Amino acid sequence: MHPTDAHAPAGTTGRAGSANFIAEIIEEDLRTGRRQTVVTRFPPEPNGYLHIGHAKSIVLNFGLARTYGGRCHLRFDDTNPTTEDIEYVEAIKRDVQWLGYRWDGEFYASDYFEQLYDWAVQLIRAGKAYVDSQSEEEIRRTRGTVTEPGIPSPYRDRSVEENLDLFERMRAGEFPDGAHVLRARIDMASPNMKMRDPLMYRIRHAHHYRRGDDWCIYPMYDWAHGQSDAIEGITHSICTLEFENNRELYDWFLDTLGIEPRPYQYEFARLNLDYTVMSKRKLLQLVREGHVRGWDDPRMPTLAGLRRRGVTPEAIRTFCDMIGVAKANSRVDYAMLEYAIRDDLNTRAPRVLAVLDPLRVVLTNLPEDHEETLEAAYWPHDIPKEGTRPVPFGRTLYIDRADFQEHPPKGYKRLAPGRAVRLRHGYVITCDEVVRDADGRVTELRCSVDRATLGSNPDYKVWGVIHWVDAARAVPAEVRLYDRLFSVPDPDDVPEGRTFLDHLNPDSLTVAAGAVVEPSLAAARPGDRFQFERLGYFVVDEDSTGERLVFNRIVTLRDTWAKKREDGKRGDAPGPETNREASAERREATQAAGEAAPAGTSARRDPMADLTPAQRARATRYVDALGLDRHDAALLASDEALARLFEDAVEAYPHPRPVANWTIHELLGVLGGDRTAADLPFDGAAFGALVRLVDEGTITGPTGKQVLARMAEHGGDPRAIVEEQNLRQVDDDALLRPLVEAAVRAHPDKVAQYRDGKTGLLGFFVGQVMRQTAGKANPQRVRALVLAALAEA
RNA sequence: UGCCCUGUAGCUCAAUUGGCAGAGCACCUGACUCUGGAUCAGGGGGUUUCAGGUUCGAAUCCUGACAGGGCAGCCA
Repeated sequence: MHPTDAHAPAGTTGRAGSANFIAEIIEEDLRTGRRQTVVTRFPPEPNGYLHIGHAKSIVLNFGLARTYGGRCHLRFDDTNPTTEDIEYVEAIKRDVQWLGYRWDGEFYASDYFEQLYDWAVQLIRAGKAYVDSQSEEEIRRTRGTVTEPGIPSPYRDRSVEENLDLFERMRAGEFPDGAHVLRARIDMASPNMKMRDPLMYRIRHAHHYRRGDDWCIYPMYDWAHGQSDAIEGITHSICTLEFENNRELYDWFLDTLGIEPRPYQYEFARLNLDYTVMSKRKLLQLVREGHVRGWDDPRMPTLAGLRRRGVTPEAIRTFCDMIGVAKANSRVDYAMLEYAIRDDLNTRAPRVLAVLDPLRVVLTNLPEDHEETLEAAYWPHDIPKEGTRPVPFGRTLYIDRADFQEHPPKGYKRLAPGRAVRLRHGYVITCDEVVRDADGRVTELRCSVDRATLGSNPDYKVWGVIHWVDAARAVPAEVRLYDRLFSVPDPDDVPEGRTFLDHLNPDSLTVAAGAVVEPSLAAARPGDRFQFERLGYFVVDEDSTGERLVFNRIVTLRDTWAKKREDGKRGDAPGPETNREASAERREATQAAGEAAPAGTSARRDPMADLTPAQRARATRYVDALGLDRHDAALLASDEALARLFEDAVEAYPHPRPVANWTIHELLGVLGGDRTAADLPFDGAAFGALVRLVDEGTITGPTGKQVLARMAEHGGDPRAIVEEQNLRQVDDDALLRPLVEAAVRAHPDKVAQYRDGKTGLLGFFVGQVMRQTAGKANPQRVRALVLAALAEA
């Protein structure tokens, strides 16, 4: 899938574990046979250009398919004729290819309109969808709010025949836009707004860029997407976090249609990058309002922009692998992207000399007509590549103005009056005289060159190395220097009444119009990348003409000197100390907030406050008669099925405290939210028996959990399971001691660390033995034995 | 305010599913250097949001609080 194999599969890490939670799910699906293959898809809507956030999704989807030997489709989610265009389809295809991926099939949601229509009819016949004739306004109003349920439409109970007839006529074009919609018939009171009878079709008498005027009803995203996935045999449908609430609807459509096998949706956090915006709407606005030169402006986070900026697809892929895939909203440090870019370019961009802001240097001890050709290596010593080019050297040179300071600050390692520096690939020169114009501006430096310093150092101090270009044969060039488009890390974070545009960085583009480059660059072609030594990486822009070379700065070199100066200027630099203070402060602040609450209402509120009278009576009985803690009592009493199971368990094993503990801390854990105690394939008596086994020491706690997990799965009697599988606790020291000693012997390094005070290692050794006995060893005994063994060894 | 999701180093993520809290980036120091680059060696940085609980043992399980994000388009 990748042209180069240097790129590791999506998020491959050094460790044995999976790269990310989605890869983990896929591996599990493959391992259990739930799935035999992996089919993913990248589903852009052709209404804008792809940006680096999409790159994350592309790398993920294509990478997963590649890693697990599956396929990845490119599917255009083109269900909205009013915003989509063929221009975008082509741009998207170009960008995906440029990134280095080839799709296993090109698909369009608009090709599925017939099938989608048939399925909609199926839902209508099943009474699961209806034509609503309310106005847009009415529909919005009756949807309710996040805190109030919606109101059913008066058209909700139309007959199947009427719905069928209306829907058919909607398709036939009998109605104007907005006259009717088709809605799924689900639940207007659902706490999930997405489930309140969502729209499936709207009427739009609009020309579709692919289907022309074939249709005047168009499917909504939720209706089209999952079914498109199903049609293509997608196994894992990966999207971003804002679709989490849509998953319930995704599932509902597929399940009520009865499509099998069906795809499943998983969500990950979209990429946010410091100092830029990532929404298509905002990028479009930047282009339309002329804040940038176009979709491919090198300051744009679009793939087209990054490409024109000179960033390589390899760097973007590396970056995407670096940032990982998770579910926490986050924003990535710009330095991470820069690192990926430099890391890639370091080994592929030849080094050349260029001067952005020329300052003339005359070498006074050379004859007027001096001409010489130096041989300069394209690559530094640590890059295993060969190649040199001739570099002319004469009496007059240009150096960068920034490389000379009349009053050099401490630590400055470049040219200054009386100081000597080396010209990269050339001689050492010493500054003898500074020439200025009437305004006092430095116009020229008069220096002397030491002809004995070509391959060797003189016996006087050389302060540094600077880049230069021979004036006589310099090639003029325009160099565009790009900086972050916005001046703050999160441009979307704006105060009332302002917009992200207020954060535009006015200096995001500066042009060095009078730059000069060495003559070897005269033949450079658009797309060629170079490192201008000491300045950064640059690419020849397509604006270059035969007369005039134009370069874009891709990224600067890492510059520790500039960084130091920057910090110095800020005075008290925010070192690690202040960072620590800041986080400590934040911690205290939240803590204070947390502590302030109980004084008011919530935290110190009586745990029984929310219970019904009947529940409260039960909870009180648990406290009074069984001696339970109020919190525990309230928790048990609040759930009918749980309370019944608990009481039955206490009947079987009349020790309320441990039974309550196991009910709350272990049973609730295996139930995990959607199941209730009533769904369990075992009763309270069996559960009580299990608690007895643990409490009386027949089996260990960890074993108890294993048995519980098994019971939750298949039911059964705990005593029988224990006997069948021989799970009794092992607390015979004679059996345990050899295991403990073996564990200690096997890890002499850990023993040493333990001695040095790393006491957490005690758990490591206990864990070793516990694992070896599959959890059957008595942990207290093991612990004691480990302690003894460690003391001896 | 209802529902859903998420809180681990400055940033992005790991942690063999209850047993050593780690990596990359960033930062600092040193070495090397004809790029203030690269490379190499080392270093600092953590109350795993907080408070309780269960457990021999909790980042991981339970309860509660707090913080951030998402959902009320005939957009996707």
